[in-house]
Amino acid sequence: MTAEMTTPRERLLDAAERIFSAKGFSATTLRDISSKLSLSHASLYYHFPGGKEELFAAVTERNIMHHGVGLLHSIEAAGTDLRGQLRGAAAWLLSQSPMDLIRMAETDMPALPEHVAKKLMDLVYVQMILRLRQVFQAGVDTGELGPATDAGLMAGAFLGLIESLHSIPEFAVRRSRTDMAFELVEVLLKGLDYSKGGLK
Amino acid sequence: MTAEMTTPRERLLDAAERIFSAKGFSATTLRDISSKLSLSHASLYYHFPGGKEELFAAVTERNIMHHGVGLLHSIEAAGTDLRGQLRGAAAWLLSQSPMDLIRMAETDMPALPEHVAKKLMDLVYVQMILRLRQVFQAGVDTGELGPATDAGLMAGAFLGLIESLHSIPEFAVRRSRTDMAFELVEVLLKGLDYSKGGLK
DNA sequence: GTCTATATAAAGATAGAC
DNA sequence: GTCTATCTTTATATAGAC
Repeated sequence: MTAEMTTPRERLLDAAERIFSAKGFSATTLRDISSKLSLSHASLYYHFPGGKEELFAAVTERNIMHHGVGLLHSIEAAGTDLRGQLRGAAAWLLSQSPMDLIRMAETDMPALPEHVAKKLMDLVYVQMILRLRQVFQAGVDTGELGPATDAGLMAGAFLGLIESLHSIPEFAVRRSRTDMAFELVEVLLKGLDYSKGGLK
Repeated sequence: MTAEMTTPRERLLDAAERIFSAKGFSATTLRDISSKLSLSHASLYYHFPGGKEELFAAVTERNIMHHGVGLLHSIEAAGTDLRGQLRGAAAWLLSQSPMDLIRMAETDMPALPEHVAKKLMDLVYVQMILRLRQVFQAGVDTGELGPATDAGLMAGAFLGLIESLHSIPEFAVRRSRTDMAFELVEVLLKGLDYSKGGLK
């Protein structure tokens, strides 16, 4: 059996993902992508007859799935320990290139046909938000977290926190991002309040 | 004395800000903006001879200053109470249209000349990051927050949290965003850990 | 599968009339 | 100040050769 490392399609998706991630949908041109592969831009239409939109949708769907699967594995690898699960999830997200979910939702999606945008945002919800929500909800169920905890809110907040770490400019990074993420996990769990009760 | 409410330049900036905020720099066209004012796109060059770049830079600078000044006022209005300051800052940021700082930094800025991008990002740092950092640092200095608190990290994290609230789709908003922001302020201060010490 | 060539559309920008 | 007209560039997309 021939065991190929990567298909041409995947190499194309890899290159496209890097550029779409960096510049977003509308600022990226097909020539940006094809030139990285030493191809003419017209050749991209052989692989993705639907052009830029189809390519972006394929890239984004694969990226979301990749993040979701990795999130699931990193959470499962931590067993049932809440802190470990959150640390694992944070470390995984930071090990990947930034998704910029806000730009994706607010800026890129409106440029796509509505049913495509809906499908992709639903995928983000299932693969990322729901999985993190389950982590927080499990914490509530076991009594580790307060019963009033809004697990859905915390899932979104967690993603927002990690994304903000991703966007810290390289020159301003004194500690590793993972280090900072772990500190933020501690803040979420224990709070900043040093005296634990000093604030009413 | 003639006391005009708004200058033509400001009306132009208002319209441009709405569209740039929604679609980002590269997806916005001058015709998008001029049509909202029932102008021809060529007329914009009378007010901003530098074209799209100059207009975007002016819009963004004004927007950052507006956010910074409002942030300062909302913090000062809360007196010396840390919780009140954070709540005030959060409520102010949520009362304004989203800035999408990550997209601004990662996607819009690279499309501008470097010195313009640097000036704008420096302005974000001074007007927004530093002001929030001072709030957290004051909490450390008074002993309200733990001495190991990284005030700079928390400033960025706070902005990330509020921005993530801004991007919750309207149909998914059950409680008000301000309500959720106040809950996140409580989490930052006190943590999610219900038993306060149950997690090692 | 990839190329060259080309069609088509859209956007930034300028010139000059009013 | 705003217009119409036009220039130039750039991008998506298609056609057809190899």
